[in-house]
Amino acid sequence: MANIRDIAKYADVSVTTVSRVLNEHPYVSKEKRERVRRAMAELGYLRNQQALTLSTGRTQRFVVVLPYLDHPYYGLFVNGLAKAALQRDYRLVMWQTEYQLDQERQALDLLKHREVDGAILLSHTMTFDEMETYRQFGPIAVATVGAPQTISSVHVDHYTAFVAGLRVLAQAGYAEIGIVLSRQDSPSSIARQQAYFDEVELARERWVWTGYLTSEDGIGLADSFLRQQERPRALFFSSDYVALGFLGELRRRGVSIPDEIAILGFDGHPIGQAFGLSTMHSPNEDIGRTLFDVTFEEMNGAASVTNSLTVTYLPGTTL
Amino acid sequence: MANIRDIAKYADVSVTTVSRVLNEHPYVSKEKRERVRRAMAELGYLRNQQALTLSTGRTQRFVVVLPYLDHPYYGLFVNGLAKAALQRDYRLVMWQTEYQLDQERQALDLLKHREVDGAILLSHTMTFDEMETYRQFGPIAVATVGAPQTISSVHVDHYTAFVAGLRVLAQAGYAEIGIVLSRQDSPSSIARQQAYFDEVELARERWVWTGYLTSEDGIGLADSFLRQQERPRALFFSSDYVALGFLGELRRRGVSIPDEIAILGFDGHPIGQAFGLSTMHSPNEDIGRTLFDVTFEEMNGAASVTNSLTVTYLPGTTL
DNA sequence: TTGTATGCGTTATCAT
DNA sequence: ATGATAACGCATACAA
Repeated sequence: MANIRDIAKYADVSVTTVSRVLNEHPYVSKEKRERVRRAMAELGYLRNQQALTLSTGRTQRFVVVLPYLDHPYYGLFVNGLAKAALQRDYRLVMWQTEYQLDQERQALDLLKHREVDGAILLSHTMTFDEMETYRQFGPIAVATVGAPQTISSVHVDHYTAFVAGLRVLAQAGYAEIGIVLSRQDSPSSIARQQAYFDEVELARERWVWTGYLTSEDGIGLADSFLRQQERPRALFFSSDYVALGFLGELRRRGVSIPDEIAILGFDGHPIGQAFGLSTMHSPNEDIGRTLFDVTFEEMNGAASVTNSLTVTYLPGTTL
Repeated sequence: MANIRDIAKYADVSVTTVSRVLNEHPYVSKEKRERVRRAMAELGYLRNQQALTLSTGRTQRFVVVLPYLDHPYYGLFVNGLAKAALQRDYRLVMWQTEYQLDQERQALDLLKHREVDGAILLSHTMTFDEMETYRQFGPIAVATVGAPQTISSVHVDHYTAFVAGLRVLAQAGYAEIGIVLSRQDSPSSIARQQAYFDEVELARERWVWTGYLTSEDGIGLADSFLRQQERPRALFFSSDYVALGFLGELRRRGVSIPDEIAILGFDGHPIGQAFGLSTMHSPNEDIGRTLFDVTFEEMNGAASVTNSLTVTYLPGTTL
């Protein structure tokens, strides 16, 4: 485990010279550079990243916070993040919160303790006020709407996006519309409900389903939905996966789609295509990539930014 | 950004004493302990993890290597890993290889440069011989079969697992069986083909489809499959997602399942349920958890181990 | 062009 | 019970 000092001794130069060769600085004679190179090769030198990190104060790492690592909803975000990180020679420390506030805090504590250079939150339970108390320890970026000045944000505005989806449904001739959302009180769910009641004339409280996160939840919804007396003619889901679970279960029971019930998803996840799911496509991979870039640049002194992206309709056969 | 020396000065003790308080060592008088505690509170002390890491030589991090972060196949593995890591206060650095050998090498270079304590490979292109050259830098664990003594392995033996699936098909009365695999030359694909030709009497070269990774690939298969003259009566997929894409597309085209073609998946991914997919369930979350534990313990001096888990049939309506 | 000395923040060793 | 000091492995200001 040769270190920089061993190399210096072996090559009969100073550690500074070795460091210069290592970092490709100018002002090193060709001959010494060669000697150092040879010494490194012969002693099997490997630079110790931790020492570098302590010395420079940079970790080359960001922490990425999300509820579940295996939830398909976050897949494309993470993919975009990973691609951008690779380009900059950065590492991603993934942190799964399971929607626990204290897990979010632990993740941001990495920032405090200089274990990472920045934090990217794809979802959060914490208030922005609390989040701002961490801001002094490094750049923070979120994929949600409503962030304050100091915190960067790259997101789809779920109010606008939901309005867009509801209009697609209206233009397709559906007036009685229900919506299926994830967590009840999340900011995005609140925005979506707001859009629903603002936009849909026949909107009804009992046509709002909340607490649907997974495809299993979608399967479960089928039952209670079919039992309901007065049903909407179309359902707008906030997630393709929930929509797919619902769609699969309904088809299995022989319910005709969209004749008996129309379905619109949200995400544009590839698997939806196989089943002809009509959906609103959200540019999640772009968001991931941009989130990384924004955080990276903020670390280098740039100001925080807010970046709002839009969704587009991806036709299928379920409307 | 107060450090341990500032605290020492403020509390009028030595840095050693501060360090002792920090690490809850004995032999510190109650009074000094109190003074140090107060100093830390008043100066807002935060321990610098990088310095600790350089000093102790432990990073508290493992790198997790996999082809795609957003591929649902790896979701449950990663979930198990994350849960185990949380318990031990470890971080996971995720590394996406996109099946590039040089990306695998970069990931293992983290081990060389002391950026992580160990490496967990959910998939790999590299030979075990090359992998062993990294072993001296830290524990390595893989989720694949065939690892040498020095490298830990927690896996499903895909030969045995495939035989099990083929027998399920046989017992359900299917004799003409085809298989749909992922990458052509991966060790698991080779094992699966071996199982197929060993176990199925009517096995045929042209009933082996390779290169199918995603649900889109499954959709794409439908077309070429239906065009084929002589078709098998059942298809065994090495991935639920490919199976689902195929299933969805066939149903969309009005093909009756399992009457015209029976389908058996592999994984037991929750979304499969919604569409009644019959599948072989693989204990991937357990594997993830165990992979972490094994790596962790090996780091603490334990020997490398090999752990083979089995799959079980999860009935659906597609057989 | 090169080298000396110091700092980064912690833990570990060895006295006392 | 407490403290002075070395060690971890690098980068860098400053001097020459």
